[in-house]
Amino acid sequence: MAADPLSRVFSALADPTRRDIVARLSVGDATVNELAAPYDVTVQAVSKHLKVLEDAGLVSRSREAQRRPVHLEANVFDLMTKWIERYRRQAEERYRRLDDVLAAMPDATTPPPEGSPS
Amino acid sequence: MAADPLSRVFSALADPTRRDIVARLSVGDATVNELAAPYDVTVQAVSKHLKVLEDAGLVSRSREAQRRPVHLEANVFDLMTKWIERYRRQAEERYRRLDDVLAAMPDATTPPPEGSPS
DNA sequence: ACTTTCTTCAACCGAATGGTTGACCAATCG
DNA sequence: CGATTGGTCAACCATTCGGTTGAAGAAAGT
Repeated sequence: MAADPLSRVFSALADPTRRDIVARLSVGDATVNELAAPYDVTVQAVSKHLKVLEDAGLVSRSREAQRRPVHLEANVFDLMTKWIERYRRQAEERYRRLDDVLAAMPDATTPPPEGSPS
Repeated sequence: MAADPLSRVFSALADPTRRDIVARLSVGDATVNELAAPYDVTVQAVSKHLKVLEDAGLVSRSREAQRRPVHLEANVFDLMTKWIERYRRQAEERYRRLDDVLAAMPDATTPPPEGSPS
């Protein structure tokens, strides 16, 4: 399993079945059997998927009689959005600066790509 | 390789080295050798990482003499943020409704967690 | 033309992943 | 108690993944 939390979250959501499970849990809690019903895989496979989601902190399981209702832990999403936003913003900022440079360029419609030889 | 774009993007970012590469590219374009320098893995390994990022649409390679400058394609992030936001919002909305229900509960300051024995 | 530099392709290896089947635990119902 | 229901654990299998080494491509430099 991945060591860092961010890798675990990204990795957990890299599987379409797991994303689907998250989508369904966003509507409301559900048991393993309920979650497994729509798919043509065994309940054990879904249980494994849930373990991956749980290890990523995306999901928690409580106990209620012999059922184990699964609950979506949506706050972990912030970990990702923060990371994404950071670099997206940085890339956009860089893009903006590049535009400024291009706009400030007096002539040279085709700007020299490397160290410009004076 | 994963079929759907969303899986590819999540999967690509599930690796810390690849996230690091994205972070460095957000500052500016770089060649494979430059990107490989900080790590103690071979250049080929980094080239593979870049292929994964490219297949996910996160990165593009152009040609410039014998160098292949790598460029960050930040707009693909939107794919993820849209997915995340959708379900986070839904989960929060559900949470809010639950709060309303609890608030509307007339008595029972400590709501019985299970079947309430009258 | 030969060499050097930057990069990728191909084959291989060990570890992790997603799936299976079969046995097992835990709690409720008869 | 015994049987049933809901869920997990364990072992196994095929595939994928991240890494290696070695060879090959492609563009410049000499």
